Amino acid sequence: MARKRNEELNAATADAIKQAARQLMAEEGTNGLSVRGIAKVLDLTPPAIYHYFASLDALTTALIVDSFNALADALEFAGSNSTAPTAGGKLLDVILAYRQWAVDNPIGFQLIYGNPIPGYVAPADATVPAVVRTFVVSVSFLEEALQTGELVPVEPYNQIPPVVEARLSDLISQNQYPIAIISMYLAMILWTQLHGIIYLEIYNHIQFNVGNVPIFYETQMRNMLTAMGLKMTR
Amino acid sequence: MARKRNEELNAATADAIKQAARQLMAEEGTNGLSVRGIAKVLDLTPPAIYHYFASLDALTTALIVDSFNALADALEFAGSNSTAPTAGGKLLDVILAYRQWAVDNPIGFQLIYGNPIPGYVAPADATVPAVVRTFVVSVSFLEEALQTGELVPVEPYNQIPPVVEARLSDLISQNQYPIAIISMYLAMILWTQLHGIIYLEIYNHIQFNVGNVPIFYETQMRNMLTAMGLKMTR
DNA sequence: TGTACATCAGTGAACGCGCGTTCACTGATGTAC
DNA sequence: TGTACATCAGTGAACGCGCGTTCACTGATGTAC
Repeated sequence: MARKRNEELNAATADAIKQAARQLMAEEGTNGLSVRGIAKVLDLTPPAIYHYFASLDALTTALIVDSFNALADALEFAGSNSTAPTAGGKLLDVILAYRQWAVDNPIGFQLIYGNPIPGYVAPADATVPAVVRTFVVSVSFLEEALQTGELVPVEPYNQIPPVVEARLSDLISQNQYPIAIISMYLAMILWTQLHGIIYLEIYNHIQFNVGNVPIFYETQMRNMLTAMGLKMTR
Repeated sequence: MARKRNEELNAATADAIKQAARQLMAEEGTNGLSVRGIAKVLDLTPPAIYHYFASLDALTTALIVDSFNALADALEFAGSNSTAPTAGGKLLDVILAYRQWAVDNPIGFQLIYGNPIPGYVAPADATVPAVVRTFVVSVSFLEEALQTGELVPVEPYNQIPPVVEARLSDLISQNQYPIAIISMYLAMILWTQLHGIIYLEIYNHIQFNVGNVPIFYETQMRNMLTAMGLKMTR
């Protein structure tokens, strides 16, 4: 019981450390992270941090994993709480939630998708499946739309370049995803387009040029869905 | 004459410093840049660098400006040396050159479009026009295609959201660009889509998923041009 | 209830490091007469 | 052609700084009897 209590306090302190880390990064950028900086924020001595994380790298990894999970959670929440009547509408809500999460958590986004942190290499076996996981929500709505006939892929998006098709086919069979190659392909296209706008927004290059990013974003994503052959209800 | 000689030698050393800087960043990432690191590469003493650049920030700014110019040069070269018979074909060559430059110069790309360097803020008046400049090549080919009738914007890409249209209209009139709003709008869309794939490739998130990035990239850009209403010759 | 003991979160000092930048200087080169 | 001088690229020592990490420790808390 007392032991349990201790574990809870431990976890609370570990959380406080992570939160301080996020705060520091928010203020100073991804590279503003330091053991000593965290200690200062928490009014602790630097070595105290080592009771909770073996090293700065270990803390960084924890932060990255947290970000992946937070993003995936946000997408799943948006999907299951969408009030849209169709799979296509829910997909759009997920897509909008993607950008919203990135804008609300620019540091998290940079940890996942930004510059590699110098001297730090995220373990690929933690990273790759996590990237794939953020696909899954979108892909499954695409698949649903495909099966209900809401999505009927049209030219030129129903033509998959052979090399790409081979790769997607491998991914599907290796992971036994219960989906059509075309769903995977269209999800990949949406995924790249969405990242273009989000990256540019996070790094402040697009606001100046389009005036209103949320509207530009939603418009482009709607347009893309339409061009692919999804019947969108406006 | 001797003075001239000195200036040339001076410029040569400044170039050597920049090249060493690029090399360091290529090896260690954007944050691996340091005065002392450069000095070591060039077998110089750190203070010697200060004969050529007032500070590390000044050097960084020079590197960023160089990158902007190199990218713009590459795009202009691709446009004027394109063997494509139509404006649309030349535009595609420019778009392909964009990615090629980024892949060949990942550090340059990151300097322009990547994480802000901690503690460093690029002077906006150097940065914003430079971003605009990289638009110009693409925009002018779009404009040409529009005027020859090669490009006839179609639904949904001929509908510009009012807020965005207002912003683009402002940009055009403030800078007196001799182009139609729709050209600017379509260029913006291409620009965001292209960056999505390039960012993901530079940061190593897409190779795993699509198998062959160059083919995926060209396909998506062609598809987008087609969807916009450009008659592409395959 | 009261005392002896174990646990362990957090301390304080220290390590070796690389950093940007300054300063007074040296010594080769090229100029002026 | 030969000598005195100015220039200035590059040096070497030093500054104060923040970093990640180690180590032996302390002292409050909670446990066992």
